[in-house]
Amino acid sequence: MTKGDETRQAILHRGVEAAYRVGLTGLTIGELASATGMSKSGLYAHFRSKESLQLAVLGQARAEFVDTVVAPALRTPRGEPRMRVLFEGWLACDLRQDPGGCLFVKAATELAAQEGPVRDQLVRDHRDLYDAVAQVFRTCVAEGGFRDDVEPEQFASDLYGVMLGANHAHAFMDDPRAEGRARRAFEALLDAARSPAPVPVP
Amino acid sequence: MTKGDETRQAILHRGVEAAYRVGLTGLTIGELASATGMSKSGLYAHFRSKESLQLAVLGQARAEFVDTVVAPALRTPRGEPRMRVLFEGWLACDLRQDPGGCLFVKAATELAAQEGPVRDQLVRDHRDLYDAVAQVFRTCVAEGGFRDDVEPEQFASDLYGVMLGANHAHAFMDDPRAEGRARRAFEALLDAARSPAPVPVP
DNA sequence: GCGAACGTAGCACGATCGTGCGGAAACCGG
DNA sequence: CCGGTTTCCGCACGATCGTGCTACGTTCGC
Repeated sequence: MTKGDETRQAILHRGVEAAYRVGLTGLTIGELASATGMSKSGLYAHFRSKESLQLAVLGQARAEFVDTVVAPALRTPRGEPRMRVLFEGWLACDLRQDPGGCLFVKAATELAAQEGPVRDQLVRDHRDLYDAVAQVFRTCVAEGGFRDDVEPEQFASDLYGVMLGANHAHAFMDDPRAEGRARRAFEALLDAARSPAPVPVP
Repeated sequence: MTKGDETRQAILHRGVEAAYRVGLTGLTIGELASATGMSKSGLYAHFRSKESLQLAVLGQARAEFVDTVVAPALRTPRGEPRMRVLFEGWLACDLRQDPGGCLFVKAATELAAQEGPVRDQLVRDHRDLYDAVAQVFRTCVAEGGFRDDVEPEQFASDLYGVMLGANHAHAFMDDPRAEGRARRAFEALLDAARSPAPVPVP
């Protein structure tokens, strides 16, 4: 790995760190430069525009999320265990960030009314995660114990809402009960999607 | 109403409109000035700082939200009808904004990592809405038909998640199914909180 | 009708943003 | 060890931001 790639990696590391605090739009070349001990133009030479820097930082953050959340889930047996690992990893990733909350959520609200390549990429990323949740839910149904008349996309959407709520309560409202609430909501979602227990005979 | 108050009102009207697009932080004096046909300094004289402008815009947005969402709910009979009116009004308010999504959500993510009076006020506003939902839920329990062993705060938190999810899916993902998903999630929340039906005797 | 209070515009300021251009310094294959 | 390439810095630019000051026009109570 050449020297350039090395510093580029260091920049991205700090960049993700900063983006979790100030968002993708809030990233500034100058602040990132001083955070890495470089000059503004020296850093800028690595990416030839701010947009390209944002895309690179977003890519790095996505890679880290996949490594620490999605991949461990895919290494867990299909069905409910995998769903639980996915949820716990996701929740931990959201709640760990302090302060600032999830980078992807922040970027999504920032870029909601502003089109461009960064927004397009971010939409793809969100859709990927959305699809992944739905897919894991399908393995739950396939492995048994879950109703097959529940739309996987509806479940994914509901889980997304739980995570957004947890992120909001934790990062913004500073509510320590956010974690417990999210976990209870998740259990309720699972319960509602489970096959009804055989009616106990009195 | 003096002339000053009149233009101040006009500024706030445009200000809320702009804030729904670009957020509270994204508001700029210059853009708001040209949007109202005033000079920068002329507008600036009404509020003596940007922070004060943000607080005023936030207050105006809150007043509008209370008028169009909360007040109609409080005029509806206690219990489930009131909860439904609250939900429908809230959802309509979220989905109507196009593009940009809910101003309060956007402001919350923007200000999550940045303390100050604006953030403090916004936290109070969110907590008020949160409490209002929990209170309406208590009327549901009191009017009968709902379980009394469900934490009202948990219900409020869950509903908040549903709305955040709907806002995200609509404003950012541009998903037309957001409305239906939100409505189904809401019904599921209600069903889970309802008193169990008397066991049918086979 | 007049004078004070009010409302607004013109202009300028320092700061900070993204971006670009040489040139010096560091690196590295041969 | 050397020459070309890569990497980085100093410096500067135009734009835009929030914020003030001054002065001119308008409004309105007395």
